[in-house]
Amino acid sequence: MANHVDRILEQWHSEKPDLDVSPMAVIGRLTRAAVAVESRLAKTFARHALDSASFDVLATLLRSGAPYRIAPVELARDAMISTSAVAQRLNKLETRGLVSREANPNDGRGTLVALTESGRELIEAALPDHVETEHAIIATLSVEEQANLAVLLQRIHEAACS
Amino acid sequence: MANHVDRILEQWHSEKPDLDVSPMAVIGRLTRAAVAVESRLAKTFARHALDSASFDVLATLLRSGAPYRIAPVELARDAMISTSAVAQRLNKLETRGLVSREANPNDGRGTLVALTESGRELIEAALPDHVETEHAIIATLSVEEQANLAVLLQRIHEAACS
DNA sequence: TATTGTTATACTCTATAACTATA
DNA sequence: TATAGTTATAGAGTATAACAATA
Repeated sequence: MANHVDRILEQWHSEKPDLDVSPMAVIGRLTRAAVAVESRLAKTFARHALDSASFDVLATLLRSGAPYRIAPVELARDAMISTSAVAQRLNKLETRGLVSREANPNDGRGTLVALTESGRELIEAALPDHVETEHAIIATLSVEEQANLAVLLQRIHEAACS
Repeated sequence: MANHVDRILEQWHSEKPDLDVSPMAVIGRLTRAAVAVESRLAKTFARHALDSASFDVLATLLRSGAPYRIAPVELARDAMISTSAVAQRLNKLETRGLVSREANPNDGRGTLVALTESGRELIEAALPDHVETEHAIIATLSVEEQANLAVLLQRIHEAACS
């Protein structure tokens, strides 16, 4: 089965033979692979009544270690979104009792987002399931191929940001 | 400069030493690379008063070749979105005079989306600029590395869909 | 009956602006 | 003055459902 990206390249070759569209072979596959992976991961999140954004907040709190408390501004930097977007994500999680907000003892302006017992249980249950899904996706690659892919993606990332 | 993904892996290692989080090294970088690339491409699209979705529709029409006419249902399959989402994208493009809708002579139920003169000019101008941006991003990789990366991404894509 | 296409509607996610409070 | 955080608001994008028309 010829894949989608190949068909697109063939179309460009007949329509614009002088245009070097070879970058699309990589970037087209990068985009599609990322979409497919996100979609697959979303299914695992949904099994735990989570979406990608909520999982991200809870996982960030969990991996920060005890006492599982982070300032919203940290979460915003981490996820590269506005502090307003963070506040709205937190509202949803707080309504569900998965996180709570406390005053920051070191900064009167600040807040600390805390993982509740219920939030802790949920993310502890979802995490191994998530890792297993990721494992299933990359298991088709050997360890060397995985390392190679990570390096190439890192370089693409840096090139895109420069 | 240690990168973000490495920091996340280190945190997991201290917090959950028994969990094999090695898949995150690949999938984390895949997601972040895709986001960075999309963001970079968006800047080029914006210079031509386009967004990714609009560019996609116009480019699909252009590479289909003369007479530059496609049924909406084809566009939906291509972009993997609902026909309703296509209709709404087309409304925007039609308002701007970049595409027009005609009756499909072969199917009374159907419509053909046609690239207008104005739409043709716009996409012909944006395309080389877009390809140049993609070229700038992947130029850090040798031809062999590009081919290798494409193969690895293809396999990740297939694994994620299975 | 199934397919094509559109609109109305609602939902989600986000950023901007305005505001409060503290550093 | 700058920073932290929240809410109100508006905008973009999407899918679902309802509908009309043709196969």
